[in-house]
Amino acid sequence: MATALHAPILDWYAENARDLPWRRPEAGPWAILVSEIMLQQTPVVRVLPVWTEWMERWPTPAALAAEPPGEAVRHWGRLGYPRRALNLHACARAVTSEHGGRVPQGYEELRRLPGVGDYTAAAVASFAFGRSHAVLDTNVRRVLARAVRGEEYPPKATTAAERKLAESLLPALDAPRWAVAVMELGALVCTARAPRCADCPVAASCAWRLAGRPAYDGPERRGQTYAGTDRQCRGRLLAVLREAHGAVPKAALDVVWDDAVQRERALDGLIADGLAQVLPDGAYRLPA
DNA sequence: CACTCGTGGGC
DNA sequence: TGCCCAAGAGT
Repeated sequence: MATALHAPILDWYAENARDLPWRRPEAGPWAILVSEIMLQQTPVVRVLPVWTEWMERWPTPAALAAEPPGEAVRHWGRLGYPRRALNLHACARAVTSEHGGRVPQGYEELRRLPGVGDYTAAAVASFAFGRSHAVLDTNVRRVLARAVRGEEYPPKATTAAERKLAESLLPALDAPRWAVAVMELGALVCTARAPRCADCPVAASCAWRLAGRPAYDGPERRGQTYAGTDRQCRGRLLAVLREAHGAVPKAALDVVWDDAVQRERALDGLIADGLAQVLPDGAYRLPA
């Protein structure tokens, strides 16, 4: 469907798109899948160097699948949410063993890969294979909330109404370009904190701007605390394992977190998640 | 569904 | 300076 939004946003994208390596024609499905998982909850500028290193080191799913999972975790560096590294490694092995070494093209098959949810399956099907899907990431949801619904922020969880709206906006031609254009607008102009409406190609028809940019009026948007949490503790512990090539004695982990109860809980969590292993001598390492 | 899961930078 | 957010997924 063509609306007052399509042409302005597509034209704006043609002029303002960032030159990101996973958007170039030579980027294949594997490169795109890796980028999408790295980009989950993670800014582009931090993904760029890690993605580049991964693509040089593991240009194909088979190359990564041949490694132990710990190598994926090690080269994840400080991207955050390191279970994504395990997910990508598991994707590589699934693609290699079940899909002949090629990333599957269909949404349903993609969706079954570890770490591939609704967004990532739609994004890969769209960007790597040219399929038409509603690609609902945080940027798209925010742009539609403002431009169409007239609200500053979308609901906390994606609703059926949002999905229906996004699907109703799918163009007959080149849905992938539409998807990436809306995402880019949300990332560069229609940002969460300080939207740059003066630079927005759809400012004239934006329901939220026309309503005077009313402040968010929904349920509390709870911020994430971090200092002192298990997440911070897990991060510290895993950093030690990443930086040590090989096994580390438990004492090397004990020194990075004072609270022993929390430290043990976090360590157990890392092991349960497959991010760490205990050796018979009591030393720890990344999963082999 | 609410909660967990890292990390760093911008405002 | 702290708070908020960033191409979400799994449970």
